[in-house]
Amino acid sequence: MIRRTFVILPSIGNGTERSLWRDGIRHWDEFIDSPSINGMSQSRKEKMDEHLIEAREMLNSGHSHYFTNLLVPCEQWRLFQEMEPSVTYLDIETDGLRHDSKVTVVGIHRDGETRTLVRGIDLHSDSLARALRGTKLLVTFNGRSFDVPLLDFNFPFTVPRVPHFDLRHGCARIGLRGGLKKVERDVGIGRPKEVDYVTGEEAAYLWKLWERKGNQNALNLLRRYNEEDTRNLEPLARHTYERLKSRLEGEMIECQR
DNA sequence: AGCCGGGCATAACTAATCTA
DNA sequence: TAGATTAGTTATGCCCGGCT
Repeated sequence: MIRRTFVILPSIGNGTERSLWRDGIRHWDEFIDSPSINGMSQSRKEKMDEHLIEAREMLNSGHSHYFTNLLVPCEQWRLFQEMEPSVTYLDIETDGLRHDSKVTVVGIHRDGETRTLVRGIDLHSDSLARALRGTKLLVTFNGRSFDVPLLDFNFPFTVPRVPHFDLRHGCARIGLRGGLKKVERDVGIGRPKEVDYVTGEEAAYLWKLWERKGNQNALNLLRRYNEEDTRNLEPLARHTYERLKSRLEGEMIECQR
C-alpha cells in the first residue's frame, strides 16, 4: 500500500491522492513514468518526482524512519506489508496507569520469536535497545498513548523513532471497538485457559505478588499473560491490515466511475 | 499581472475510547 | 480511576495553478 501512497508529498492530501488514483496513477512508478500529471505544472511534477524517487530509495534500503513524520499516524498502517519481517510487536506490563508508572515486563515479538524482559532480571536500557534493534515498524494496541510514552519515561531514547501501527485506532476504523481482549474475541483469536481470565489490572497485582512475596508462580503467570498479549498482536495486525487495505482499494475502484 | 477558486495545512475544539 | 491520544469536525488563511 505504501507505494500507492501520495499523501507523503507536500501539498497532497486525501483529495488529490484520490484524484490521482482516479486518473490511473496508482503507484509511485506510474507517477514518475507519466510524462505529465493532470492539474500539475511541469515544474511541480518534477519536484514531486524527486520526492518519490527519494521515497523509493528510502523504502528499498530499509530506512523506514524516513516515513515517520511524512505519514500522519492514522495512515502508518500502509507500511505494514513492506516492513515485514522487521515488524516488532510490543506490549508492556506496568505497576499502574500513571504516566510515570514502573515498567515491569516488556514483551517483544518479531519474526516468529518472542522475548520477555523482566524488571530486576534482564530488563535494562541496553537489553531493550538490543531487542528492538533493526525494528522498522512498531505494532501495539494503544501503544501511542500508553506503551511508548511509558517506555520513553522509563528508558529514554531507547524506543526507535520508526513508524507505528497502533491497532487500537486501526481496529476502530474497521468497526472493531473495545479493548484488546474483546477485539481478539470478535476476530476469533483464542487464548489458553490459564491466562484467559487475567486482566491488565490483575497483571499489576501479579507483579506485586512477585515483588513483595517472591511468588514465582505469580511471575510465571504474568510472563505467560504478557506473551499471549504480545503474540496475539500479529494475527490481529494481519487481519486489520487486510481490511484497511481492501477498504482503500474499494475506494480506489469507486474512484474509477 | 491580477483575480479567482480549489485544496492543503494548521489550529482549536469535541467526543470517544483505551491502557495496568 | 486518571490521563492521554487520536480521529474527526470546523474555520481560517495561504499557496498554487488556471484563466483572462
